[in-house]
Amino acid sequence: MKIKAVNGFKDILPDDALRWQMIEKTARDIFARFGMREIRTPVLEKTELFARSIGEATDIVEKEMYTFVDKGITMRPEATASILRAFIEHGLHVKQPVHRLYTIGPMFRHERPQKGRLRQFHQMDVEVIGATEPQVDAELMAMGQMLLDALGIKVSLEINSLGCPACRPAFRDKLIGYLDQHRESLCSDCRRRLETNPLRALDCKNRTCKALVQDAPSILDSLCSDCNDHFSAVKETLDLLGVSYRDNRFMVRGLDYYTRTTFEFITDALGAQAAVGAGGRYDGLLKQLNGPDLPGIGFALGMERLILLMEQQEDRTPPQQTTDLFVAALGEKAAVHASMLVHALRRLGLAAAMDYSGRSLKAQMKQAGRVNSRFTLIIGDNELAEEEGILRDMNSQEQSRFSLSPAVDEQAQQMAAILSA
RNA sequence: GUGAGCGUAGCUCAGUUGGUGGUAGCACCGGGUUGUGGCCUCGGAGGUCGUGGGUUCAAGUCCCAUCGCUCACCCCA
Repeated sequence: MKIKAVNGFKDILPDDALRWQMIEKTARDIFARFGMREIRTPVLEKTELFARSIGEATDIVEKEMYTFVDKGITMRPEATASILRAFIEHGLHVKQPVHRLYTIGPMFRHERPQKGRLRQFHQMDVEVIGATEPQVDAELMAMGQMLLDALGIKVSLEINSLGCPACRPAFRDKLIGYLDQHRESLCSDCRRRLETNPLRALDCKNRTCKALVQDAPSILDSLCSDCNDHFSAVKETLDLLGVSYRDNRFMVRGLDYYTRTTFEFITDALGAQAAVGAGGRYDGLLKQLNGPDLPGIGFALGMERLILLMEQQEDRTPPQQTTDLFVAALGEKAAVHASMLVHALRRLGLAAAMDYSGRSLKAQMKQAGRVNSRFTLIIGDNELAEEEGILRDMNSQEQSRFSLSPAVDEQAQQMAAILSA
C-alpha cells in the first residue's frame, strides 16, 4: 500500500510554488504600503484560546478543530485568536496606541474537503488593533480590494453591521419572535438555529427560509445610534476611496466575536465556496481574552481560493523560474572547466546550471531549454583547444564566441557583463 | 456527520451487448542531425486495469465488500 498525503492535505509542487511566492510577495508589498507589520505565531495553541474567542457553540469549535485532547492543545483553525494572544502576552499595546499586523500561514479545520476547501488551508490575515474609527474599517476593505485587483481577481464586496452588545440583543429577540411565528415553515436546520444561533437563519440557503427571511426584521433598523453612525461612516469612506460594495443585511459570520462591521469578498465562480476573503470588527474580544479593552478589526483571505480564481480568470501565463546560463560541456576536461565557471557565476549572483551526466549535446541543449535558460555556453574539445566557447542566445538563436582563456573568475565577470547587457 | 459520483501509465483519458493480445495524447529516453533545445519524424521504455472476494468457459467491463479520491449538503477562507 502506497503512502499518500492525508485526506484534505495537499502538496504544493514546484510548478505551483512560484505562483504562491508571487501572491505572497504582492500581498506583503501592499500590506507594507498600509503600514502592516508581520507577526508569526505558532500553529499550536491552548484549546481554551479558540473556545473562548471563536465561541463554544460555533461549528469550528464544536466539531472542526484538530485537538490533542490529552495535551489540551489545538492546531489553529484561524489566525485572529493567536495574534491577539501574542499581542496580549507581550503587552504590545504599551508601545503604541494602534497596531497593524498581518500573518500568512496554514490553518487547520477538520471538515469534509471539497472544491476550495481543505483541511490544511492557507490564509493571509490582517488585524488592526486599537482603532475604533470607521475609516479604518473602510481602509482595510480598500486594501483587500487593492490586493485582489493586483492579483487580477474579480470579486464583489458585501458589507453589513451586526451591531454591538447594546443593540444586538434587542434585534435578536425581535428576530426570534418573527422566526418563531413561522416555525412550521422553517427547515429543520433553522428550527435548530432558532435555539442556538438565530442570526444564522438569515443566510440559510433553503428556498423557503430565504423567502421567509426577506420579510424578517432587519438588523440595520435595530442598530443603536453609535452603531448606525459607525456603519454610515464606513460606507461614506468607502465611497470616498472609490471602493464599490453592496449592502447585505443577511450576511452573518460563523465566528461569535464579531461586532458592528462585517464584510466578505465573494465570487460565484467557486461553487459552494463563495467567500474568498472575509472579516469584521471585534471590539470586545481582547477584553474577553483578559487583555486590555481595545477594539480590533481584521480579515482573512483564503490562498487556495485565490489561486483557483486566478487559474480560472487569468489571461497571462503563470510565472516560470528561469536560468541565466546553462553550460553544456562535452568531455571530462570541459566538464571541469564548466563546473568552476558555473560556481563562479553563482557566486556573482547569477542562476547558472550544467549537467553532470556526460550526455549528448542534444540532450544537454534540451535540458537547457527545460530550465528556461537565456543563454547556453557550449564547451567541447575544439573550444578548449581554441580557448573559446560558443555562447548561444536561446531566444534569438544567435551564437558568438566567448573567451575561455583568463582565470575563471574573470570569465565569470565577463559573462555577467554580457548577461546583464 | 449526511448524500451522490468516480478509481485504467507520472498526467489527461479511450476501451463498443463480458470474447484471446490492454488505447492514444502529453511528459520521459534514443535515432533522423557521427557537436546545437523548442517544430517535425521514427523508435523505445513505462501498467499488480485501487484492493479483496464472487458470478462465468471467459471480467478492465457484471455483483458484493473494502480502501482511496472528487463533488454536494452542513459550515466556512
